[in-house]
Amino acid sequence: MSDALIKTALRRTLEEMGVSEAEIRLERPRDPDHGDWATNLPLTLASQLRKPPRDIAQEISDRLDLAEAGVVAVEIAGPGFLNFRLSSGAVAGALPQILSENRAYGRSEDGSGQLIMVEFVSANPTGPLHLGHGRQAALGDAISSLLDWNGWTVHREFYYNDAGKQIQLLAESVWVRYQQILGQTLEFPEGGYQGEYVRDLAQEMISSDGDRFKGDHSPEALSFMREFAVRVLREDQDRDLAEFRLSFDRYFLESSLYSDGLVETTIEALEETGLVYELDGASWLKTTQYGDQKDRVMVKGDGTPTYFLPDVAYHMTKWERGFSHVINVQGSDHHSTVDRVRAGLQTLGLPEGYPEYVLHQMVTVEREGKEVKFSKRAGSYLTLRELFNEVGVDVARYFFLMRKPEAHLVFDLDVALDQSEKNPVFKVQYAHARMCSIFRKGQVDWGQIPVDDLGLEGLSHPLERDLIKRLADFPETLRRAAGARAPHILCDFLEQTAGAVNSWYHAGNPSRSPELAVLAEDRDLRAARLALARSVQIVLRNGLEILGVSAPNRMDRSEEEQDA
RNA sequence: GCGCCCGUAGCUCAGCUGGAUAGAGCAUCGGCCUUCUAAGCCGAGGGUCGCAGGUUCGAGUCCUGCCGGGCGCGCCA
Repeated sequence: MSDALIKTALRRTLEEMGVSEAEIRLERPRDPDHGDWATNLPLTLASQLRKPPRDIAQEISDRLDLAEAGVVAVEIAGPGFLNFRLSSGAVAGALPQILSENRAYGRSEDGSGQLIMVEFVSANPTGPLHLGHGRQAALGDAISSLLDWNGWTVHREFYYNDAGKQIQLLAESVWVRYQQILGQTLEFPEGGYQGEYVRDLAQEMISSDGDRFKGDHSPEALSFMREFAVRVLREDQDRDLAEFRLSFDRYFLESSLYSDGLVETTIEALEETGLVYELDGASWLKTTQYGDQKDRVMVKGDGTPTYFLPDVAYHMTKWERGFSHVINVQGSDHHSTVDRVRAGLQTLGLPEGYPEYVLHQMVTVEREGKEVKFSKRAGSYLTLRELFNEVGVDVARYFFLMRKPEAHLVFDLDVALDQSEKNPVFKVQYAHARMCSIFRKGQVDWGQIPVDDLGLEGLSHPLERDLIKRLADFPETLRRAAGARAPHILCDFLEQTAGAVNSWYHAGNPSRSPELAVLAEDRDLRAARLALARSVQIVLRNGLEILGVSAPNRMDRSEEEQDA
C-alpha cells in the first residue's frame, strides 16, 4: 500500500541524511487540502538536527524518490509538515485488497495467537440482568471480537458469584415471600431482594413442590430455596444473554473454588508469604505492601472468607490456566476491588498490574428528556431484557458501545426508537443496505465482482477518494480500537464511513449529477464503481459483525412494522 | 476528608498515545423530489475546550492547584 511505500522511501532518505533514530508516522490530514498522507517528521527532527523544520522538510523532499508509491506531489506546509498527494490509481489501489480478503479484511496478526481472557458480565445470580450488565456484555463481547480480529486467541469467561452472603440474602428473601403467599405476616429481611421476581420464584416453588416448607426456617429449607432460586435465575440470565447474542467459553462458579479447595490453598499460600496478620479476631492481608490504600480482611471473625479471598483464588486460576493476559470488564462502582485484587496477586508473585481492567460508568435511560427508572420485574432498576425488547438487540448493543467506557452513558430511547438516519445504528445499517440495493437494481451478483483489472483510476471524484481512503483505514482502526479496548472508536469509524457512503451514493444519483452515476454507462467506470460499492459492503459488514450488530441487505420499513 | 472517572457548540458526544483554521450527530435556519429508497442530499450560523498557573517551537491533549458532577471508600459483593 502507498503508506508503507512512502514510509520506506522516507526511511531510505533519512539514512542518506545520516539520521538513524526516528519514528516515522504518517497521518491522514483532516483537511483534504493537506494531501492524502502527511507527516510531522521534520518537526520531530528539528532539535536533533538543530535546523529549522522547514529546511529539513525541504531537504527530505529534495532527496525523496516516490515514484513507486504513486505520489504525484510532495508539499511543505505550515511549520514543517510534509504533505503527500496520491494519484487516483494509488488511492483506489486499496480496493483489490479489500475485495480479495473479503471476510478477513481488517484482520491482523498483532496478537500472534497469544491467549487472552476477557471476563465480563459476571452477574450474581440474584436477579435479572440490569443495564450495567448490558453495557458490560456489549463491551466485553466487542473487545473480545476486536482482539480476535487482531490475532489473539480469545477466551470469554463469566464468573458466577454463587456463594456468599448475597445468595443467602436471596434465599431469605424467597423464604419470606414463600411464607407470605401461604398467609403468614412476616417482616422482609433488611437489604433483601424486593423485586417482583422473588415473589414469582416463591410462587413457582409452591406450584411445583407444594407447601412443605411452610413455617420451616431450617437450614435444609433455606438451602432448597437457595438452590431453586439460583437455578431458575441462572436460566433466566442465560436466556437473556443468548438473546443478546452472547456466548461464553466458560462459566466459572465461585462455589467451585470452595468445593475444589482452592480457597484453602490460597489462604495457605498467602500465609506463607508472612504478610498475613490477626487483628480483632479477623485475619488480614497486608495489601498496603503493594500499593493498596489499606489492608484488607481475608477471613472474618466468624471464620468465613470475605469476597476478597475467592477473588484472589479465582484470578490465580486464570494465571495458572495460562492466561498471562486478562482483561476484566467491570462497572466502575467496583473499582475499589482493583488495587486489592492486584495486591493480593502480587503477594503471590504475579506481575504488577495483573489483571488489566476496563471500568465502565453507569447507564441511564431517558425518554423525552426524562430518566426512566422503574421496572415491573426488578422493581428498583430497568432490566436488560426490558430494554432490548423495546429497542431491539442491534440498537441496544450499538448504543452501549458508542461511548467510551469511562464516560457516563445516556441511553436516549427517542433516538433508539427512531427509524431514520438520526439513529446512528440505522444510519450504518442503511448504508450497507444501500450498497446491496445497488447490486439488486443493477442485477449484478456481488459475489462475482472481479478483483483485478478494474480500471480503478476512474474513481477520481473527491467523494470517491474520500470514501476509499476511509475504507483503507479500516484495519488501522481495528488495531487502534483493540489496543485501546475501545469499541467506540469503531462506532465512530462506521458512522463517518456511512456518512461518506451516503454522500457518494447521492452524488451518484443520475438525476443530479449524471457523470457520477454509480451504475455508470461507461463500462469501465461502472465496473470500478461496483467494486467500490462491494468494498463498502465488506467493510461495513465486517465492522458491524465485530460489534455484534447485524448488517441487513435491505431496510424495509413495512416489513419491520409487520414484525413489530 | 481520601481514591478513581468525567467537565469540549443549545443537547449528546468524538478528538487517533503533543501538531496545521478544535470536529460529528441532533436541534435551528436556508436550498434540493422527471425517486437506482427524500427513511435522503447540499449549505449556513453556533466555541474564553470548567477556571488559574506551568512545561516547549507548539497544549483540548502532559504537570500542579482550585471549581463543578458521578462512583467508591464494610469483618457487603
